[in-house]
Amino acid sequence: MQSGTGRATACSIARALAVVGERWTLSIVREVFAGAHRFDDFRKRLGIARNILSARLRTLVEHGVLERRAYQQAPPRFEYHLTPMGNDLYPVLVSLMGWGDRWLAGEAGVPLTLTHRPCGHAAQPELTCGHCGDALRHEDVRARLRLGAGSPMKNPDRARHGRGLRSDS
Amino acid sequence: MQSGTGRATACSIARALAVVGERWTLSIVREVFAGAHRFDDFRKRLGIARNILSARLRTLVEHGVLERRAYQQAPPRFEYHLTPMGNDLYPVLVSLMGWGDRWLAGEAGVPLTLTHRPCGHAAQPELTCGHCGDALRHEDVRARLRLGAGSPMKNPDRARHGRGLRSDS
DNA sequence: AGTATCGGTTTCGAAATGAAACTAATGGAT
DNA sequence: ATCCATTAGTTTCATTTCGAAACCGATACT
Repeated sequence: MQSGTGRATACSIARALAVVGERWTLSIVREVFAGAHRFDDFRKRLGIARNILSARLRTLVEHGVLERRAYQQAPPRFEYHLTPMGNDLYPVLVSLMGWGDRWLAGEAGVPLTLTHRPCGHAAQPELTCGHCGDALRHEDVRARLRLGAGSPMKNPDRARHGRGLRSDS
Repeated sequence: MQSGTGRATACSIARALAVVGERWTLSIVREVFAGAHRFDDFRKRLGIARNILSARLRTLVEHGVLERRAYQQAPPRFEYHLTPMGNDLYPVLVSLMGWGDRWLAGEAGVPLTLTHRPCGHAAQPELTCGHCGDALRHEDVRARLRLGAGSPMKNPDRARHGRGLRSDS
């Protein structure tokens, strides 16, 4: 079973999407964060078809995002848990949730509120620069290709000047 | 053309994925951030089929993520630009890129380096609590359903205790 | 007149998805 | 002992989506 296009890409976003970009994948991971661990948990919460769920769980395990763990022997039954790799998807999910909150919230408002326990306040999740701590905005960021990074590009157009996610030569 | 399952969901992540969760959608948005604006830009950079690209651009415009803007009259030609809603996807893309960098980088290493111009340093993008500024980690966050938020749930199982993305009652 | 560019649409075979039925191992109730 | 329920799938088959290639329409270039 292959994910995405199967092509090697120089872009980490494309590579990430090859692993978690399929129809149900991020929703499944979301449910694991939310406490779902068993086949039927996912099925009931998401309304996903059994065969598709089965396939997605398998690829998530293959890719190392989830771990399949037996919780009883007779009959053999399994739970799915986040690996460190899977746990590290938290910022992606939170960012996505924030975006959905800001732009797609229904009349009833934001369904989920996050409380940051160490400081005790409602967390407005924010993407910041790890160095100065300020918010990381597209306009303030210059992206450049690492020299000799990735596979040789098919489209030389790709290496151009700019900012944000655009790659400077 | 419908996106996702079409079901109303209480989860902002699911709603976000209904808009940007299809196979090519985030890759297209990524390319807009990277400086691609025209049909053939996307096609050449992504290697996506014309009909699919056409459909994705249409739904992105319909959902308000991209704006279709004529750049000449004869013959009529169009460019696609980020709306504020689209621009606000930046943290999602950066988070995804970070994850891809950390877990899927090839031998050649991380292809793209981000420089935060205000502080002049390489940005390690980080998700933080907007209140205290500390890193926002799953273990430190308690999620709770807003009272009366969202549509009535089909699965009462969904309202349970826990932390992270799990919804406390 | 012929070719190239740009932004698509149409057509059609291939692949992915989804609903439903079925399997397999076990426990509990009658 | 038989029947039903639970859990975690697999199999089958119809529907939907995707993708490659051909085509279209307006314009410019040679």
